[in-house]
Amino acid sequence: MSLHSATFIVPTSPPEHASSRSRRGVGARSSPSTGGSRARQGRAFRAIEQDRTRLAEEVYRQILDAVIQGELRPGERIVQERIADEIKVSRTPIREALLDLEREGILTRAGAAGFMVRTVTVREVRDIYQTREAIEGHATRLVAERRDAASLRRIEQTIETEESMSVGSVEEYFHANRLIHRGIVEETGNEYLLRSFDRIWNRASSFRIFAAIETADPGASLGEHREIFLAVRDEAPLEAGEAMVHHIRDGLELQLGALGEDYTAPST
Amino acid sequence: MSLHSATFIVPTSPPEHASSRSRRGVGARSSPSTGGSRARQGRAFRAIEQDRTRLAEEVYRQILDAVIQGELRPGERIVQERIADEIKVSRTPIREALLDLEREGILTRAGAAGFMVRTVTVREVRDIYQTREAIEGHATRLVAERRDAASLRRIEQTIETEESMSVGSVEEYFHANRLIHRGIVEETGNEYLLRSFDRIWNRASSFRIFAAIETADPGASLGEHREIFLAVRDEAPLEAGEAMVHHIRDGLELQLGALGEDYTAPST
DNA sequence: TCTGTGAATACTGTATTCAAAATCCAGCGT
DNA sequence: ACGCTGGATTTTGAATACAGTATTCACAGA
Repeated sequence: MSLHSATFIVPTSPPEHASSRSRRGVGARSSPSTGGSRARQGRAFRAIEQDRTRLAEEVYRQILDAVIQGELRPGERIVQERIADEIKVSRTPIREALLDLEREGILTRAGAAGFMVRTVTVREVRDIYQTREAIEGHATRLVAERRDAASLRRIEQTIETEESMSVGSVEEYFHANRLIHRGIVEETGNEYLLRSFDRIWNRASSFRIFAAIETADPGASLGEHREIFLAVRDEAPLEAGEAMVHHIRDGLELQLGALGEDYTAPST
Repeated sequence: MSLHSATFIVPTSPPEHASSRSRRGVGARSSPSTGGSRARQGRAFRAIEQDRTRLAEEVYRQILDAVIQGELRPGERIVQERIADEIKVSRTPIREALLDLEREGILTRAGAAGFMVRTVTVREVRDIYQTREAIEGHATRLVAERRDAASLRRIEQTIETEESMSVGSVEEYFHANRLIHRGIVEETGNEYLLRSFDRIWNRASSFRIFAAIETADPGASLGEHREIFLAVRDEAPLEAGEAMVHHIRDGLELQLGALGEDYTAPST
């Protein structure tokens, strides 16, 4: 197990569940019993919003990063006390984070042998891509249904920016890819879709299924993003959704090809 | 707060996340270091699969039930120690369950005031329905793409059984409705889609947005299920998906109409 | 009578301790 | 020499203890 605390500082690349809370308060809030609606001071001071960093949340991100970075490999045992020693906190927040990761499907509980990083089967890869089809396909359709000028502008902007930046490593390419896809889902203004998106992508990342694709030409699907954008702008909503679905199916083909036979059943 | 332990015994009606684990092992398993593949005894005894009932899991279900049943009302404060006293366990598993429920979006953390049941805005209702469109619409399409004879039979069977049973209360109707919709998602054989389905429905149930619909005629959408089934069997996959999407959109209309003005912003 | 201040209180988050279960290893028997 | 049995060890799950912070209530002053 290689958890040099150094590598643990890196923040998780794209955002996930926690960030969505501070992003856009979802409206509710509703301070419980304090009738805090009294306008205290004009608007000079905003609430501090300290974010109350829970230790477990930090641990969660560190472990997730370690998995995504491949420092914790699939099948590897994870012992609470071991990590607690390294990070110098008690087992309580560690345990909390591990349970969260299990619920998120990243880890699996192996009885008294502790937790371990889950392995993934080809079938699951297919399932993940199908779920992406559902979420991102429908999101695309919804955006196309609204066809809001500002939304379109932002999406186009993201595509241009990210694609021009993705000339570097494969990792950079996938990061850019994620941002492009996420941008579309964001434009639905639907928190639930966005969280589903983040969940499935985090999972995919943690399985490192992208790592296998190195061989294939990353630039292949570059043009397709632009096509999707045009469909959203000009075609019927259903067509736009279909463009996204097919784009994702292309990705799955690429993926399965790259995984090849050596991934057929990694753990059986 | 009304947590008579009596009401706490009732098991959560339809299954959720935990059950899916035992449902179908997802393949992996991969006993870590024990080369446990040795066939110990022919097949006379199956593993006990004790399920290792974690206390927190039980608490999770009890609280979720209490929320769904409306015994814990939105905005109500939930204090760890209070519940710990009632159920006679320490705060540790309680806390764990509450955090899970927060992650699931059912509860919200209110700083030092404890946790509370989240309230929901109309906008969120719309978001939930849109997510259902994505998941269930695509699931329907996938099933139609495969068009497996056995699948079709099971789906038809479920529709008939449940619709004939849903003559009773509104609650029964919604339960039957859930089972019908879930049945379709199950037929995709995709764990991820199924979990997304359960997550969103649990959430919807916990918000009790269905409770508002009492006035409307529940039987209205009965026929539509059959239509969807026929579309899956006979039409193009895309059409089938569309049938489901429109069915859900009808439901949203019904819902919004039922919620009416009294729900515009329940917590502001 | 109402507003503002301060102390008691209540609640959470984290650490520590305790108990049970499963694993792992060594020794015994065949 | 090899497989099985039994116990020590590891590791988790739950309970308890502790510390910090926000809330709530009471009281003083206007």
